[in-house]
Amino acid sequence: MKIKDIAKLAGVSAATVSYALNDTGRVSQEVKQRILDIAASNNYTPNLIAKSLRANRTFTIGVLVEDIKVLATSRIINGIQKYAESHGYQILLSDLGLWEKIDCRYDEAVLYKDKIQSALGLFESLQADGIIYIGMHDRNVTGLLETDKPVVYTYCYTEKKNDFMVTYSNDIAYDVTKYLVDAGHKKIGLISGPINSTPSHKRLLGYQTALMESGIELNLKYISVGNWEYEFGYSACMEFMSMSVKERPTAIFAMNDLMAIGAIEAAGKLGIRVPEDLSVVGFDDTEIGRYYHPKLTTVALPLQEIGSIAAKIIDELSNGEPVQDQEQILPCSLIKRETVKERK
Amino acid sequence: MKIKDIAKLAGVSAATVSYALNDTGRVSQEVKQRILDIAASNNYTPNLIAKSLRANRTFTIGVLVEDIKVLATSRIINGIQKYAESHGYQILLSDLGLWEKIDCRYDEAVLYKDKIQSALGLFESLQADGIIYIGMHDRNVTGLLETDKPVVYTYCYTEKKNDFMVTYSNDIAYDVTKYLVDAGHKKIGLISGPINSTPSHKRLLGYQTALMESGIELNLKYISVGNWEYEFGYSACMEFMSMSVKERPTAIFAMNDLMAIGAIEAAGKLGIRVPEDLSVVGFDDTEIGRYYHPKLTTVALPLQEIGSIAAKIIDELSNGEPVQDQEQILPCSLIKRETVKERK
DNA sequence: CTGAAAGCGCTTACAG
DNA sequence: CTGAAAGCGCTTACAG
Repeated sequence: MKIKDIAKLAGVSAATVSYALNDTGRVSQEVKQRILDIAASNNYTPNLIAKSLRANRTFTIGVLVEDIKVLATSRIINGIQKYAESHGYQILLSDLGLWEKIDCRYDEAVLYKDKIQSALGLFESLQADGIIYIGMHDRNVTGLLETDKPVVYTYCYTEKKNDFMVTYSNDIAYDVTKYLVDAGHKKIGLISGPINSTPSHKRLLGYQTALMESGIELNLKYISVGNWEYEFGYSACMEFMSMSVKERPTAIFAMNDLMAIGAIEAAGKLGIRVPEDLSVVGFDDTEIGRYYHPKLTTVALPLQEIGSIAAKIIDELSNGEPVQDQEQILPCSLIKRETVKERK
Repeated sequence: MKIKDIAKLAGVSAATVSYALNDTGRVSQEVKQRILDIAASNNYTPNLIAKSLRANRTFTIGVLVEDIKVLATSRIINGIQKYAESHGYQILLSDLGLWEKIDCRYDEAVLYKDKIQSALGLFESLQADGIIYIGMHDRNVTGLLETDKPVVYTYCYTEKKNDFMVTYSNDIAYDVTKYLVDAGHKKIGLISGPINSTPSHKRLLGYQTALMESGIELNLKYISVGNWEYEFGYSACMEFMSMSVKERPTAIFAMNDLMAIGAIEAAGKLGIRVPEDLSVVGFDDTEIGRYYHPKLTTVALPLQEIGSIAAKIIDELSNGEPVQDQEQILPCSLIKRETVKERK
């Protein structure tokens, strides 16, 4: 069933059918209704490929993800889908599967530039209206994608100021620390990610600022720099707890849920109760923390919004509309659950 | 840069350029090389939309997922990507986001049939070569998709025998039970999913068969029928452990990792050690189990293979090749970690 | 209000 | 070995 067939059945020209179907042009109500009826009863599906070729516009967004198995990625895609669905876009997906390949050695990602370029080439060939790149939070992707199409980077960092980028704010680290201080804690252990990681760095800054503003002196013994892994959280906590009771932290802020849970496990091993004797806050709002016992107090990232906004930017760019901000940084939120006890 | 431009630069016709680029037809080596060079140095990207229109073939697979946030979904997509990448296909993705919407009340999924049909319509308009549907394991999707395109259902059930379907086998439940018996256990608690769920039912059968073959009498007190949730695993284990020491299970097989961990937590609360006093096996091989302490012994599903095979079926169907099996059921594997202790 | 015609970028018999 | 031409299914000035 194509436009020509409908035209024949309706006794009009193909052009008129096109006008009626797209509600463009001026077709008499009567003829239009007749055409619509015929199309519906034959359940005509327009050939979007033909339409795209002619219109030089595909209403397609190429989504290039570093690894779809990372939960944050799924949530961002979900956000893109939400926007796409309600604005007539379709998602083209390509998964680089970098997770196992680079195994957190982000510097080795250069090795995969070829693979990225070829995925990008496919999107270009398919005439995608724009590209959304979904990274891993810890990743600097400056200059990674070479293309004339509009691209917006999400959940990663870029230093090129004319790239579009939407990500989350690490300022929440300040709020978390404040929250802990307000809950009566003065000795707050920080279990950090790698020191050369941008998010770690920013969160550390937030931690320091909050302490300073609260008149609490920074104690380097309370800062443990690790690698995002469960085991590190465990050993970091063990080390904190090896201090004298008077000296050791009464609260721990870990930069991801995995390390937070490692820390709680370590405390458990030592007979230190959470939250009665030790408060713990994680980061990421993962499933693990949600089902853990006690339920983990943590930080939720605005993942779905990141996806929706990225899609919106592509949409606006494709329509030649001005995009308000080159760089959008969305706030995180603190999810208060069971691992923080307020004290005086 | 289009074919015509290359033709002009090379001083040949568009047809010849097409022949050279596609390595079809008989073009002299010399001319071909010249054309290829020109294309490369101007980095020509073919317009796949135009090609698709002409060839009536898009090399595109529509992937319709019930919820992309379910980890199994990501892994299946990863498998599809692997196949797609190496066979020149591109993935079109549509996420229904059913997870929050139906919240395990699978019968309500009918309400979303409209949404499914409209996503499907988009795939048809985009001329996808075929559709892969990724369900949730517990779901009967018989007659869900109405389309002329080839569709293969994965990770869900369908009763229509002429639908394509690739999923995993629940026979592993038999092996798990055997494994526990061989480890010296005679009293094996089963924490099941909902009784009306197909996977639950099949796994229960495997459990019973293994017991029978081992000459162990089935004891209904050792079977607890639940709902896949953490809390249920917890309370089921509490109930098991409320039996006398002589009578209570020495091993528990839970039908997912979440309930397994709930059970372990309950045991911990009672001072019962895992695996010393109680062995536990989960199902799904999720992150949670991998990072738990002790590391959870569990069942891994062949998710990536499911994706690859589904893509392969679409490919074969599109090429008019015969597909060997209408229905493919792939085996799971037991991942032995730290929560089972062998005893005599 | 409606139609004839050109064209989007490619491929593919057909003829030479 | 190479080219002229038709056509994939649609849209869109242009003319009437």
